[in-house]
Amino acid sequence: MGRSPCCAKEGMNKGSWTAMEDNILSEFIKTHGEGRWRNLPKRAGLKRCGKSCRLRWLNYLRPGIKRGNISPDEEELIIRLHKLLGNRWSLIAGRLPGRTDNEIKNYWNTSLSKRLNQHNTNQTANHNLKKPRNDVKNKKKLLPTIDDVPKISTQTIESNVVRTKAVRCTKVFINPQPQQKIIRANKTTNVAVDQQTSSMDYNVENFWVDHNISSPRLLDEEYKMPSDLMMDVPNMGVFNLISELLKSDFSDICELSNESSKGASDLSPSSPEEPFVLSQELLEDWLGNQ
DNA sequence: AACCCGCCCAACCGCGTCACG
DNA sequence: CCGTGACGCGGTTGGGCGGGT
Repeated sequence: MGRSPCCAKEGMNKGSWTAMEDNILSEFIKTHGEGRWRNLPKRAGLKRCGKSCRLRWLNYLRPGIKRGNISPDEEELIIRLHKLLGNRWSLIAGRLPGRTDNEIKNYWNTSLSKRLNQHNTNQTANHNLKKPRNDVKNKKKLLPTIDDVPKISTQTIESNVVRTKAVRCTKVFINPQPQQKIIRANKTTNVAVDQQTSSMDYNVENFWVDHNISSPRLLDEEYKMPSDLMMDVPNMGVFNLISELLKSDFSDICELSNESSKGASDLSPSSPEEPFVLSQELLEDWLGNQ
């Protein structure tokens, strides 16, 4: 049989959190920091399992959480990232500051998937209708509509989604030669913190320059050295590269020119209607040059 | 006013993976 | 190398709420 459930202990509270519990948890984490979730309830005096505490903190109490009102920009980004990554909610959430994987998952399941399904159904129903002329005048819209959403079908997802592997990395890189300050995100909280850069950071910057990609505004600890990752995980180079791209600002990627970066430009649809896909050529190129 | 129904989203659960002894 | 504990992720559940009848 599998692992015994961590919350099987009798006397544990379940269900919705009370304001009192929220307060206790917040204060405790403010004082002692995140982590050691298993022991946290005991130490904080909460009748909750550690898992529940962690979830409550990450999805609700953590500072900087944005709630509700998914903007059209965020929505479009979610759709594009989902098309690329599939149900990798944590990765998608990582590209949306202040949003949690749970919120994005819920939003997708309750809102977007339905709308997209409906849209696809309509597309099928209108299959034989003449498409309206692509009027240049009407190309620029203030807000994206459902017609701007890339068409998603099971087939395209199956064929193009890259299943990256989210990995934990607790190793701390020593900083031998402090150079300049950059803003870097805390791995778990996404809160930007000032840190001294190292020669590794310099290499990372070179990586972005070499690939003609604007460097990410926020770099997670676990991704600050792409080449290290590729060495650590043989045959995972392409997945890590995609992860790197996802760490960068999406708008930057979309601004890449065709001439300057053929590979990266394949990631960037020239229009909202164009599916966000990795071309076979690009994948083969990456796989062949890992 | 009472009931029903559907939706939303916080929370739960199981499992895969990693770190460490 | 192996076992175990802990963490993190993604799928699922169910309570609360609002709208309709």
